[in-house]
Amino acid sequence: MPELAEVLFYSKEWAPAVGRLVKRVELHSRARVFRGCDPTQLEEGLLGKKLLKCLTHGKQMLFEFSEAWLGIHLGMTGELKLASSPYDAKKHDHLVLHMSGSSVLVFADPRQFGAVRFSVGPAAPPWWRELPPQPIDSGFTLSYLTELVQRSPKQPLKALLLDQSRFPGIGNWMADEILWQLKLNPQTLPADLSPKAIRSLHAMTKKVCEVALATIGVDWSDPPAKWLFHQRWSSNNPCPRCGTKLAKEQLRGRTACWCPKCQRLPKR
DNA sequence: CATCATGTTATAAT
DNA sequence: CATTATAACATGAT
Repeated sequence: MPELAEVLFYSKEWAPAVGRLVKRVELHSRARVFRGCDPTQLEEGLLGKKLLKCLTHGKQMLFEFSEAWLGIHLGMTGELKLASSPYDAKKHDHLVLHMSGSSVLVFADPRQFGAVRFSVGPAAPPWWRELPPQPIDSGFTLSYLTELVQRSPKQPLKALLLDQSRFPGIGNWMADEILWQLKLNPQTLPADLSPKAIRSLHAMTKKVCEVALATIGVDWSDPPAKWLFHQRWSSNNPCPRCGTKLAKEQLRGRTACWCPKCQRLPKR
């Protein structure tokens, strides 16, 4: 599920426990989600610590504890839940933090493409500090985007949008949404984008992020009714704009969904 | 039983 | 070296 806005929504699930102390750490140490850290160190390092902040950046989440940092990536099927004690861990609950008061913080992920990271110290870990600017950040300027686009002139635009080092937080549905809104074919080559088209890409990337954050990110409510979002997973899927049956095809190993009539390759 | 899934990464091939 | 394709990961839904 999780792209930019879904990640924000899930991160806020744990927010009610800000100010609480970790009383007990429950984890399945052999779960694949712990491949990026030492579960024992995590358990010992979190015990007794106070949750200070819930942060997100793109698809990454970082939970700041007193002198300790818990990073979580939700992968394809991860989610965070807030429960209250007593709580019995479910089958796919890999990390359960029993906090003071009665709040229980749960990280569940059936497919385990998600990952947990942990570090101790006064400063946020390097991987977090080095994340590239998100489309909604001030650093994501038109000139920054122009350079990004020009650096990969021959990579299909859809693939570019999915690159987390350039568009952190954009996932499969958001990339398809941006391209559909712009009436651009997923195979569009960045080299064929005019300066005007790059300006549109800049504005639309920001807009799709902003609207998604204001709907899904706030309360999981639906994005606007005419968005491609509502059609891309349905079986009978007409283009919301022209009614043409949407096309679906693998591009770089992911399903691209687009309208073959509205979304054209720009003339060069 | 077969296919597909809102993600990332290692490895192979070009 | 840069780019692209493929497989792998583990599980549930259709």
